[in-house]
Amino acid sequence: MARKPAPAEGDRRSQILAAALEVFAERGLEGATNTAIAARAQVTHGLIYFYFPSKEDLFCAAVEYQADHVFAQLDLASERASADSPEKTLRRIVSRFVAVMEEPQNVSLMRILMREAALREPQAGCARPSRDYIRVIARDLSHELSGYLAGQMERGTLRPLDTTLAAQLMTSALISVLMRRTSTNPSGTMQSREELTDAIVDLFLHGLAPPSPA
Amino acid sequence: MARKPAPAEGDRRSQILAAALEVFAERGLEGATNTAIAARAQVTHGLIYFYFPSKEDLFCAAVEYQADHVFAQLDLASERASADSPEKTLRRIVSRFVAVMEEPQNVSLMRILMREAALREPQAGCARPSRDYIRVIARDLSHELSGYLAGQMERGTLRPLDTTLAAQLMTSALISVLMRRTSTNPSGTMQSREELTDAIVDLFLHGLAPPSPA
Amino acid sequence: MARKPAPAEGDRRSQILAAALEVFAERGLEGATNTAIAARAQVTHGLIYFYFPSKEDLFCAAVEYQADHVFAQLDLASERASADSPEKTLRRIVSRFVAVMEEPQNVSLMRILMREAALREPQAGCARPSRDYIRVIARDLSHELSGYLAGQMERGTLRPLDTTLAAQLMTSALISVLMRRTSTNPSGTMQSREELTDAIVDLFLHGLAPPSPA
Amino acid sequence: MARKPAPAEGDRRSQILAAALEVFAERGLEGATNTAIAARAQVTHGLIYFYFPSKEDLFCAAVEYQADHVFAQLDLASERASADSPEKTLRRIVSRFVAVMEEPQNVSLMRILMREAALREPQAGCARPSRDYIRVIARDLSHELSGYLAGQMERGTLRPLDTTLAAQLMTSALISVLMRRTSTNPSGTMQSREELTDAIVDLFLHGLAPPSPA
DNA sequence: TATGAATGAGGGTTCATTCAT
DNA sequence: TATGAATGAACCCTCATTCAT
Repeated sequence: MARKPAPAEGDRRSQILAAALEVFAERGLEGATNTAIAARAQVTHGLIYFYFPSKEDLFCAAVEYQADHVFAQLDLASERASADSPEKTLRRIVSRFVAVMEEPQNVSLMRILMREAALREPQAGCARPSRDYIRVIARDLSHELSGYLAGQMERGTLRPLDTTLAAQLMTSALISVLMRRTSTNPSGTMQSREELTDAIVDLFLHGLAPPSPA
Repeated sequence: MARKPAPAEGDRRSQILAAALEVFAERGLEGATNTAIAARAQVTHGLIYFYFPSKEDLFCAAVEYQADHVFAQLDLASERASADSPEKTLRRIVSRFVAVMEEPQNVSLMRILMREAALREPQAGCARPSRDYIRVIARDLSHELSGYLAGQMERGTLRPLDTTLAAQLMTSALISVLMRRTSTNPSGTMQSREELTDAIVDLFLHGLAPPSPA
Repeated sequence: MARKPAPAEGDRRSQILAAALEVFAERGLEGATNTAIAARAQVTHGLIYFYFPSKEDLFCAAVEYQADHVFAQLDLASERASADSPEKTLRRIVSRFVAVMEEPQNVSLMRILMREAALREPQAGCARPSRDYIRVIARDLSHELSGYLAGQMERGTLRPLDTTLAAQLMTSALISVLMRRTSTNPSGTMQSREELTDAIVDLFLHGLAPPSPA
Repeated sequence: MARKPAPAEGDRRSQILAAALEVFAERGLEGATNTAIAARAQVTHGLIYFYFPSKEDLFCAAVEYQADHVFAQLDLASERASADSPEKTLRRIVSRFVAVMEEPQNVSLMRILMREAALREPQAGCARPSRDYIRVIARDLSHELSGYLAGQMERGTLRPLDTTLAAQLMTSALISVLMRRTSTNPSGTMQSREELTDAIVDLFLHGLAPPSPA
């Protein structure tokens, strides 16, 4: 019957993935309907099942797809062996993170990850396949950071401390704050990326206390 | 068809509230079904509507109920005017927070708050009444903390910095880490409350960097 | 609907019956809830089952109760043997009917009867016990009238015609018009009982056509 | 789970409309269940919501659809300016009405209209959208008739009288009698259309009384 | 008598999923 | 590839009914 021959805006699969990411971020896995996603992608809902076996698969695919982008953009692995001072490296990491979170699609991804991470661990028997997958992704971020911190600590450029804990604290703090960056400042008075990066790095590096007068 | 009048295990309303908090934390507002909540509360699903006008009202009631507990236990307001050193006060706050997060119901509450906080800001017209309510609660935590930090900064006991940012970072970091405390360490090797408090306060106060050599 | 502030504890059964008649007239058998009826009767809904075995029994009881009143007020039987002229007798009957329909409870009854009469005959197997009962009552009115007409026809004081048909036409016309009497005239300009009676009797007796110029 | 695409017996939407009209006539808006309607239409209940947004919309759609048919068949408007004698015109109108009411679907429509007309006027705030709509349709019939009567009266071909009242009486009388025509005569002894029309027109035109002796 | 907590069948509605076209 | 009609399980919710008190 009627078929649109020219998918002018990139292939349909990608359109669906992008739309899914948005809608899942707005309404959650259960709250998002296939029809809403299809509408956002300017596609009929039946087509989703041509490209994805199920809604949950679409969810995972959308998350995975965007997560790959984010990881590539952050490129945390390359910083592990950085010879720069922790301050410089940390600045670079945080700055990149801030930049990443200025792209709406990445914010959508983070919203999804946060929401999934906040679910209680499933009791045996009521687990959803997608959930665990998501958790893994969410944790990868802090694992990478933890690895870097551990490396620096060994070299003595950082104080000795629980790197896992520190990485977790930093990761979730970063995500939470950046997730809300665009939405909370109604007028265009958003902090510049530089300022924000400086403030965060400063806090992470030196904490709240005034320099000890030693 | 009106069997158990009051099974002595606390009134039914409370049973339902407690069950709802659990199930909502496990599956989210949309994912949780009334039947699941009722089953957890050992009650028939019809009874929910005797005590609450709708699922969303139950959701709000459960959150509010537990939020009151948490705020009372944290008692952040009383610390605002504390004359103790920031280190002492912060230790007290964090320690209390850790204690609070050892009660499963409070963890459930935090999971719910985190999930709601991760939703995209509602577009005009498609807002759910419960959502905004939840957001308010979630933000109160960091507002309280922000107030305390500002007070200390004025007295010069803390370095000058963006207190709102700091409070947000600390709050979300605390919640995220503590939320996962029981679940990630499967064996009984959970850090003691003291140790964890110490580590967190140390990080918040002094950051990652080694003390600057004056 | 303001009942007398009289003995709020006039027997409960009657209170319930009166309330039921009102609510059934407003919302129909299915639309009316026991709770709404109980509220109108200022009674708890559980009490209904002390006086009536089921909702449907209450429905029947309410209809029967009020139908008895109406039949007594109309007293059609006594007119069957009336020696007065048809005009006089018919005037009396219609006038009484108009008077009857000025009492809200009787209007409620008529609404209920009309609604039930308008239902399609039940297919075998899906009959509701109450329905048939109601039909019988509804038909009694026109049966009585039909009897009177037949009597007059025999005496030659009325033209020979299908009395059953005439009685049906008159009854339903009367009910329909009177049922809407109070509600359709928004301002207080309701026709007086006399005028209305005259107009109706005139139409029933002489029809639309101008007097034949014989 | 997408079996029958189009079983050739008219499109599904029409099947549902027809079934809805029947079931609504049999049980009323509240009494009719979607499942019953779907079963009658030989369709699964979910499909109703593909074609209609809600049960109430289906109700309205079914009534409107059939009402259009009836109004077209009656074609009262064209009689308003008829130059024929009132007797002839009235005969035509009544005859057409009798014919209309020989089609079961039209009887169903009338049952529905009657039921709705018998509801108490809605209190402010608790009105159902469908109700008012139905009332309008129900009243249109007598409005049309009233218009015709007024026209004739001006020409002097009818006696001067309250045309609104007369139209109401005639309309409801006609509907009530015809509504019960098929059901009350179980055996095949139903009056012929001619006879019935004659009897009704005669009654409407000349009333019960014998011709006045000049 | 009277209350109201409790039950459970069943209602309207949504929506993931399928499949003929 | 693409559509959208069709299905059916499961959802939220209502409410007649029961019964301990």
